[in-house]
Amino acid sequence: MARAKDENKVLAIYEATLKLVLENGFTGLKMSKVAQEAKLATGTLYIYFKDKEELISALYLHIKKEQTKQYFLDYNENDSFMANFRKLWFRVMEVNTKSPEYAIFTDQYYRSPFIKEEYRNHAEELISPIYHLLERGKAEELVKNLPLELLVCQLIGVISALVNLQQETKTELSQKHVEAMFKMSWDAIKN
Amino acid sequence: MARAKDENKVLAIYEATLKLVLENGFTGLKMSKVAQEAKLATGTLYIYFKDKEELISALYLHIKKEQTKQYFLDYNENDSFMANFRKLWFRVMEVNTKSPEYAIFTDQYYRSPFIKEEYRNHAEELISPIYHLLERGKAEELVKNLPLELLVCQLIGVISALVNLQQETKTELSQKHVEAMFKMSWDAIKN
DNA sequence: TTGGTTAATGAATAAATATTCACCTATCTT
DNA sequence: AAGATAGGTGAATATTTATTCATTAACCAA
Repeated sequence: MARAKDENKVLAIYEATLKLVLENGFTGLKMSKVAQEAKLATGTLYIYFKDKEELISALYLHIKKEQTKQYFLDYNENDSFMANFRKLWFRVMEVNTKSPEYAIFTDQYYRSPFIKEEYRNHAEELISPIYHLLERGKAEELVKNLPLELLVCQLIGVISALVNLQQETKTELSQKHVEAMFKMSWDAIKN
Repeated sequence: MARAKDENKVLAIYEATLKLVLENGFTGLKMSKVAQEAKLATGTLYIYFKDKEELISALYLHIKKEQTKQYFLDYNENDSFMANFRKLWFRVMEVNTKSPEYAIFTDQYYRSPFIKEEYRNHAEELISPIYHLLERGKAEELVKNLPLELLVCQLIGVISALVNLQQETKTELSQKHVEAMFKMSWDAIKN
């Protein structure tokens, strides 16, 4: 071996890609712009990734891992249902508003020509603790007795709408309003 | 004048574009494919639209109009709050599940390099009756006293999540489940 | 019916952009 | 310290895809 690859470059590429997707979506994503944004030569991208498709798929996995890690950072299944529900709701909200690129990127990935079939259901596995928690809420009769997918739609949908709102208005929700949104979500699914 | 333009061709082009966006997103949208899908020569597209950007923007407007028309088809402001809320919720749900391409297209349009600034807030105007209705609900103290945008997020977010779910699972929600989703939405925003 | 005008076609061209590669440089090994 | 190996560069090339245009066909008006 003569010269090691630089893990920081990979991260810089990821960061640049995300930033650009945030600005112009997948459609506007150009390899040359990614390189420029990451302060690298275009050719360097191809040392780290075979081609555009591979960069995008690798980034998708990277994001999903990162997101999941953050969701469950100090999550403890043994806490009460309500404590866990609160913690997770606020954590998911926080992660998504701090890094809206994550949600924007993955949304577009699912509808791009780049998606690999095997990643389609991948997302659900990652958030399986959320499914478990809701299942438990149902068992404890705290949560409405409805299919998990429907409960998840109710919870996730709102969060992505909030992310869009914050993006558009370029303002952050006050703590009071975040709390109010939490209350609405809870009112929606509670038994 | 010698030969009239064919309004049906415009509609065929719109339909083809939507179908392709549903399948592969904006990223995978090629003019040649649009022509093929619409059973036209590529050049014909350019008789009806100056370029790709104009096609996309025209389609955006077309969709928004169509969507709005359907939302408010037999809407009567004078009915009771609850009657109107129910009617609108089910109507929006119905329109979006019957034509998921609409939501998918507009979502992507907002994040594309094609978006025209003047269209950014356009969507809100179109659904202003929904804002009015929620305002009225607040005034009648039926709905939580929160900023309209937050109430709208709560309602819209869920619907787009449901559309995605139906897309992924390729199944339709039973009437019972749609009713349950309605109940959750109402529980969320009710005072 | 004919001449004029515009729609329709799709192969040819232009433009945009992904990818390569010959050359350069940093770093590791011995 | 020198050679070897792999990373880094960015202009050149290949590829993809939007757009044009010469030609044909349909329609309208007189």
